Amino acid sequence: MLLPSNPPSILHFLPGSDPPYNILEQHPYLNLLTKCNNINTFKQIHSLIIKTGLHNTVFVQSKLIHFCAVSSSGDLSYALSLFSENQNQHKHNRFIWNSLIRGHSLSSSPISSLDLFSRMLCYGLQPNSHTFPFLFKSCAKAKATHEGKQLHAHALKLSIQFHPHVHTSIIHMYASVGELDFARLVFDKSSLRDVVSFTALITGYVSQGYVDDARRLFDEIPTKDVVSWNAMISGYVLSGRFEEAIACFYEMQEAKILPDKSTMVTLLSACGHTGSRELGNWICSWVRDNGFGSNLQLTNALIDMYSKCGEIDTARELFDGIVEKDVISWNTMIGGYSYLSLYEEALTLFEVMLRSNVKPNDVTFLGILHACAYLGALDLGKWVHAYIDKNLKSSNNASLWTSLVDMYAKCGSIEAAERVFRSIHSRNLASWNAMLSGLAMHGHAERALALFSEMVNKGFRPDDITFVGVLTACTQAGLVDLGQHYFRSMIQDYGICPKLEHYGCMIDLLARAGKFEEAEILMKDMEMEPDGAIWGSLLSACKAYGRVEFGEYVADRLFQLEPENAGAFVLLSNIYAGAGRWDDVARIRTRLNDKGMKKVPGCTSIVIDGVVNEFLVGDKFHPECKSIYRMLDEVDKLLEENGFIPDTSEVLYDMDEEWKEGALSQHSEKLAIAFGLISTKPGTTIRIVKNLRVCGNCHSATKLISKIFNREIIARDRNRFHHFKNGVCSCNDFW
DNA sequence: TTAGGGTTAG
Repeated sequence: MLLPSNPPSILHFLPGSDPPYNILEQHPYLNLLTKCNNINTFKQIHSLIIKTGLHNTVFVQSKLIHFCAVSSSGDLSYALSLFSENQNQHKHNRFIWNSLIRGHSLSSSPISSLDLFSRMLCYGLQPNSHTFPFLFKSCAKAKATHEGKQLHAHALKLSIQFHPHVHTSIIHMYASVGELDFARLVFDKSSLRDVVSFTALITGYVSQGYVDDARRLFDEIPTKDVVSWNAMISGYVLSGRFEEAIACFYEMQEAKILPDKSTMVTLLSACGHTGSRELGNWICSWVRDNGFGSNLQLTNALIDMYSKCGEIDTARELFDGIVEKDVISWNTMIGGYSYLSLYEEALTLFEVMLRSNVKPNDVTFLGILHACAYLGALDLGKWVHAYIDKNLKSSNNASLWTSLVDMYAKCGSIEAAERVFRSIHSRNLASWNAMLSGLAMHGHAERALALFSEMVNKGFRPDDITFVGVLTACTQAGLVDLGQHYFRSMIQDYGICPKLEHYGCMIDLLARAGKFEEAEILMKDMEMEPDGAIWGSLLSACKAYGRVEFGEYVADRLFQLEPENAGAFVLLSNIYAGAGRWDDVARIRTRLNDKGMKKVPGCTSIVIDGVVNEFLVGDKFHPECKSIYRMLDEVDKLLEENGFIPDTSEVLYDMDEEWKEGALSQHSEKLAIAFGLISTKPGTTIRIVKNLRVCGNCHSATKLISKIFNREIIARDRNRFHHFKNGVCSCNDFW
């Protein structure tokens, strides 16, 4: 520590008889506090002050307590101990009480400032215009409406409610606890309508979702400053009205108000959501030109903006350039990869994060669990669960536990998902929805519907997402009557307007049951145009029921909507093949070749020892390629010995050499299973994830493989889960 | 001697 070159002479003052403030205030030892940035330096300064005898003055003691209580490099408990050391003197000093109350209002337990306040009153001291703002801030932070109202009454009694700072903090308090009417009343009662009180009220309106009312108030502000503009821009962002946030920023520029760093942070969020790359680039230059190039908050916001705009390399460059990354930098970058579905990159970066000794938090795991769920990386998901149990057990972030439920469900462990779900203390609607759709995905219709009744009985009001889960459950199990019942109930009992997804489930459900006429009637009732998925599910059903003519009609619609959807052409040609119309099969094939279209390649992944292994049809790129194909030969031999007859009805996939799809036996899921068989111990469950629906031939083969090799095989396809065990599949061949 | 409004990642 740098000491003053000429130590001052030792002063002896008797307690309670302070010399004039100006003498003390200018004392060099006391001035050291302005440079003090940690509690240890403070303690050194404190000892120096004791040596000089200065500590006997109430003024100096109050300065010390104030520093400890309020400064970010202070220590509130140390302030309290300094206070109690000399309580008899200190209890009569309002400045000290105000400092302690302020300190508590900044702490993690702001409500404790009210205890100090009542102690202060007990000693006969009255609050002043400095005390009230701290107290109201505490109430605002702690959402203590009742206490806030009592304090409001106290301020009225002392007639200081119209003091500008007190007045604004009352408005802010009411706005923060959601009592907008009171906030408005206080605002209207006063002739003081400055930009600060306007802004406090505007923030209240925004927090309750009334952004248009906030805007009307904003327009009334006679002289707007940068803070009020920022409040309005962030109001639009918080309401998800990103375009308007950007428009508001341009208005601010026209009004010739210079933006600050907060403006840019908020604006970057709007740029990310709207993909406004140009404005984003402009802000990037602004950040550099205004000397904020090394500002962490802005750099993190830039990383977020660039990754949301799809410029992941630029984002990564910025990220790599940060010397001291904080947890938000890591989370933003991981979240960026996750947002762009670059899940493997997200997981790789997460490993680097752990090696860099940065402690992940709940937000980190939201991104990581999402990636695990997508990739089916159960082992990593389990590790995350163990980590959370150990380090974040007390997290009251319901989304975190819900993400775990979702991860387990999507990685095929529906029982583990349910165990986590049952352990959540405060379940929200999203938790119920995650569990419900998990059960539906696994084909556990009865359990899903029982869970639905349970959530309704517990007072949760189902939303549109809940009903997607309920209807999916009915669809996967072919429960036509129940599906229709829930669809009606959604509209009539819960007033939810069916969306495309709900119609999709219902049309799929009806068509799979062969009820084509009812499906058509429902389609005519729709308020919106059916999408490709709906026509696609109808086309699949046409194939299953051999409905050639209707299939042609449906395919026509689908071709108009998605001319590049090669899968639709394949499906139609399979319908022709099923009816023996080989000329039509050839015609479709020519059309496909003329258009030069490529079917989305089937891709299956399997995670072994934390590594994601991906296989395409006839893939020869895997390092273990030779052993995999040896195992595949063995599998095919055993399948044949056990009476397996390949299903050739979907033969088009494999007949056309130009499609380079390889033989049926080399479908990606079989390659992944073969790799699973050679890389895991006998009896271990094999988990695979496929990007498309599992094909009929592979489904039959996998059933038999599960029996021959005595393995449980859990496969996730684009639509649902298949649990293969002992020769049968949990979907009962209905998918 | 202190004080009011906006301001990171999902």
